[in-house]
Amino acid sequence: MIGLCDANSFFSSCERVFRPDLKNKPIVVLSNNDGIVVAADKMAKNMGFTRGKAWFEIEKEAEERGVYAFSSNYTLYQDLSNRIMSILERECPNIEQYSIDEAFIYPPKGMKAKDLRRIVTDSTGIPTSVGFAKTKTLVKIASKLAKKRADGAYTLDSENEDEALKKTALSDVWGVGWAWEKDLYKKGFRTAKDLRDCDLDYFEKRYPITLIRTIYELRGVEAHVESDRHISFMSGISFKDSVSDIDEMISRLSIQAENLSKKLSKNGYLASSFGVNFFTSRFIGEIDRPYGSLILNSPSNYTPTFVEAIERLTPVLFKEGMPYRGCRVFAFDLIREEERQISLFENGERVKKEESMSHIVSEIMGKYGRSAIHIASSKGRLKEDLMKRERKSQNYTTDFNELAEVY
DNA sequence: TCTGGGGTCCTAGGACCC
DNA sequence: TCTGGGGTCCTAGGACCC
Repeated sequence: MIGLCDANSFFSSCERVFRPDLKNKPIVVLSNNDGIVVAADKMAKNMGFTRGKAWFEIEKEAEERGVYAFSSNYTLYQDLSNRIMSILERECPNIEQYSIDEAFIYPPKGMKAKDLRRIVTDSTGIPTSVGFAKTKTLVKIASKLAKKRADGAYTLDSENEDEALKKTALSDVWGVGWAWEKDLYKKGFRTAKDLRDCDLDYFEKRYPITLIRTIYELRGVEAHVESDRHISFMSGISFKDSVSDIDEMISRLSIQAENLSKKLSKNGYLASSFGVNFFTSRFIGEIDRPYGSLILNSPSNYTPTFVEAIERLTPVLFKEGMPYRGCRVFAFDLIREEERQISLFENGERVKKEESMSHIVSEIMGKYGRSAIHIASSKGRLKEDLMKRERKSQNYTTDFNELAEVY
């Protein structure tokens, strides 16, 4: 048996936990730059303010109709996510976090979906749903059905399976997206049950392995490949303004590089290759989105090494005068820090220096905060400084100056 | 549908080899 | 150097997920 615990409208629910006055009010959470709606609670969804809507198009109507909008506050969401995960870990021997608001769980014998759900919801204040079923694909369906039930829990077994799959639209199956749905619809498939009962021989000849695995999973056969290894990391942003100056672009890429370094070292990885990309708006004028990468002399997660790479790559890719609206940096060909081997060409002294420097930098950050020390080319700016977040809520749980107050 | 930011996996097709 | 066949490796890009 596999379980899935996921939070309902997670970001919206996080905002509501600290604002009891919003108990029955519609809430949406906006992306960086207040660009689009990234999360909407049930009420907001029912009013038509769904994920993906451009905020500038709906802002006026949403306000008139009493919708509360928040800029995203990832610090808050991450903290509440950690709380949910630690409760799940306490209750179940084995969990596999899948996203910020979801985890697969391997429940101990005798555990009931609804009991687990009650524990998590009661101790965090975040409403969750819990499903139990035979495979990951099926448990995704179970948790979706759980959301419609008063107890927030649903266990899929051989008795209710046919019925449940018949109720599930193709596009609600995990692994079936927009493109496959369109294709399958033409062939007469409508529900998860149709797909499960397809002619597998025919499908195996015509469709990619990913879809075949989904069909096996619908049949109760575990087919998901397990990998706990990261393959790449990325850090990127869209700007609130446009950038047509190369030095400014290098500076902004450096901010992303700092972010990427943190991500790598937090997870214990070094990048063997490094890439940069920047792009103009897809909606205005000529589109330009150059991409370039290089292999680093030695695997690294050291910001200055990345900045050197940025300084080499950017002049080749950058078209002066283009109104770039965003940029990204990538870390590829990751190796674990423990696996670092001094390469033939590499200077051992340099590696030692990098390591001790990284250590000092993280100590300073630990003591004085994340923004205490920076690479010079970032001009002392943080990622957040490039974003517009007019509607951000407080950091209720992580910043001493912004703690929730109780009267 | 696609005005965010982050990921994973798979495939097609080119380069290059014999 | 464009008249064959077959393999491997790499990369861009598509499809999916949250």
